[in-house]
Amino acid sequence: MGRIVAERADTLPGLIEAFREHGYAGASLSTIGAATGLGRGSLYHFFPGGKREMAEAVLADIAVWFEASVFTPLADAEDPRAGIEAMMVAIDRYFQSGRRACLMGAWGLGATRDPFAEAITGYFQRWIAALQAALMRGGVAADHALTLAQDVVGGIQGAITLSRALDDPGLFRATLGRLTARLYTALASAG
Amino acid sequence: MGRIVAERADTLPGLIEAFREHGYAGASLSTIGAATGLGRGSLYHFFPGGKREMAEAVLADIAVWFEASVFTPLADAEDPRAGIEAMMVAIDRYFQSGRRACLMGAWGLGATRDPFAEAITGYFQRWIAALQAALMRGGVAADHALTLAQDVVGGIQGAITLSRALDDPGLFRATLGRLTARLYTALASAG
DNA sequence: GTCTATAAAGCGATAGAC
DNA sequence: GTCTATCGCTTTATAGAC
Repeated sequence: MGRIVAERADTLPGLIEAFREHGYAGASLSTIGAATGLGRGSLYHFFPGGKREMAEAVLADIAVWFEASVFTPLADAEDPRAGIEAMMVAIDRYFQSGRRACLMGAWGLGATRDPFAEAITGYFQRWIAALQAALMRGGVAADHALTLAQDVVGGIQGAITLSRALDDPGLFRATLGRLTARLYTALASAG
Repeated sequence: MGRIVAERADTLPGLIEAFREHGYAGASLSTIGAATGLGRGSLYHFFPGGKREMAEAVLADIAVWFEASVFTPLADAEDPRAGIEAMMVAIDRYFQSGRRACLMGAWGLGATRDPFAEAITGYFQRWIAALQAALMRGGVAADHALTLAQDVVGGIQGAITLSRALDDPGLFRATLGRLTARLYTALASAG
């Protein structure tokens, strides 16, 4: 993993993999070194603040990716259905049909949340807000759009949890399909 | 926490708290000692297998509690609605309206899953099966009852994730209410 | 920019007194 | 049954060679 390293950004895929799989406390510098293909020297050269700074970089990178690949398209799409469809395709790929955990969700569950609360809270707030906005542009009332957005974002998180716990990627994809259908139904009865 | 300790079982609340809050890797023996009020000597007296055995005891304890307090009532209740109502009340109390993470769900998301896969998988399988059985007894078709049970158990997990990440217990309770309504609707249109 | 060597602290686990 | 002391190992982080 991450063999080709020339600059700081090249370490991020390995860092994300290590942190997502082992958690913040469980990801040791040895683990991280193996995942990135880098020694302690290089890691501390790129991240003088150590493990903590590596984690912050990972959270920032995830936020940037979701902003560009999910939230913005969702909020900007002329047709809300197209934005939702794009979101679902991106989500299925990103989480590898539920085989990959959501680092933001997982870290929010325990004590790791505290030092990174702002990044984690912001991630879910933006996601829900972007989805709510898309639904409202499709004619869904604000309060209904909000609860629906919460149900869908929460439903995706739950589907990851269940799909990983049961080792059943099919469950994730099927759940994604049902959530999409709920959104389309709401749009159809509103527009 | 856990000041009164006379036998092994008395350590479990403290152990659960420590493991849920810090994860398996993040819960050190110092953490666990503080949470249980016990020194290393006592902990190793009760759990000769060390941290690993403590974790297994915690998972077994959770499984027993859910079996007695949620799965069995759900599967046995004459009126499926009563069983579902009892489940939701128990769940809201147990997870403290989403302030408490689900240890099974959280551990299933990362590498901690591997050594404890059987316990984690079994927990969710039993929960889903019990809920599906209750719905089927209420006249819901098997396949619909299964996806509905998956949606609800997953929805609860997602609501915990979201509610903790956003620090909003109200979101958990509201989501629980909507999930209950979905189950009642399915029962109404089936029975 | 990458490495190895090393420091200082914390880890899980054990032994033995009481 | 509970404690303290301690072992051996791993941890994060630093220093300095290249």
